[in-house]
Amino acid sequence: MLTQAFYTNKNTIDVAKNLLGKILVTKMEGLVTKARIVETEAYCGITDKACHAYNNKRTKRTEIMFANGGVCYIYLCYGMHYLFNVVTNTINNPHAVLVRAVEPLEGLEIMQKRTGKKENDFTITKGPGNVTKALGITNNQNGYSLLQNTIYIEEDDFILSSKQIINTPRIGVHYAKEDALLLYRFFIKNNLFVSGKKIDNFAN
DNA sequence: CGACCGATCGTCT
DNA sequence: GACGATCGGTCGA
Repeated sequence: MLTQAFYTNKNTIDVAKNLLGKILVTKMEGLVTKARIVETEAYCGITDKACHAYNNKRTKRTEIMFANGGVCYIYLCYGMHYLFNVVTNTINNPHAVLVRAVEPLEGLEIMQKRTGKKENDFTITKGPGNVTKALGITNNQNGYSLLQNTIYIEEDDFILSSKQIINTPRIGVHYAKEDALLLYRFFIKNNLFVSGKKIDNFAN
């Protein structure tokens, strides 16, 4: 299991890159699922126009982002999808990393059942909405510590070289104006579970 | 393959 | 009352 120090790293870009290749584990109602993180996005605090905490915006929803790193921030997007974020940085520095895609490692049948997919193709955990659906994550787990055993992140001997990490602008943040251009999206090159249109994945 | 569109609801103004 | 850090289906080239 990754330790607190991993999450309180003040360089959120590094955390977003370091999360690639790590294993996201959920234990929901006795069901264990594990999946390798293959795509992330960094949301960097009160100066980042794409971040929900931009301009020091503290609301009931964003409050958890102001916590010390190592908890989850989960919210409902477009009224139908839960999106899972790792809160990073230290207290009152509301940074987070969105997990946009994972690759199933364990509990594939459980994921298939949860998502209602008829075939086990790469769409099962492609895209942030599908990630939470497959892993059984809802906003019931909002604020959960990643140092407990319901949701946590671990690592194995998977090695990722910096050459295999691609960066592009973030997806779906057009409203963030110039900050929409920041290269804060990271993914593993050539991984089939990575989300977005193909053209998005050749931007860099 | 790309463009478009509807579904759906908590949160904030 | 408006708006999303989305997804999957459909339509047309």
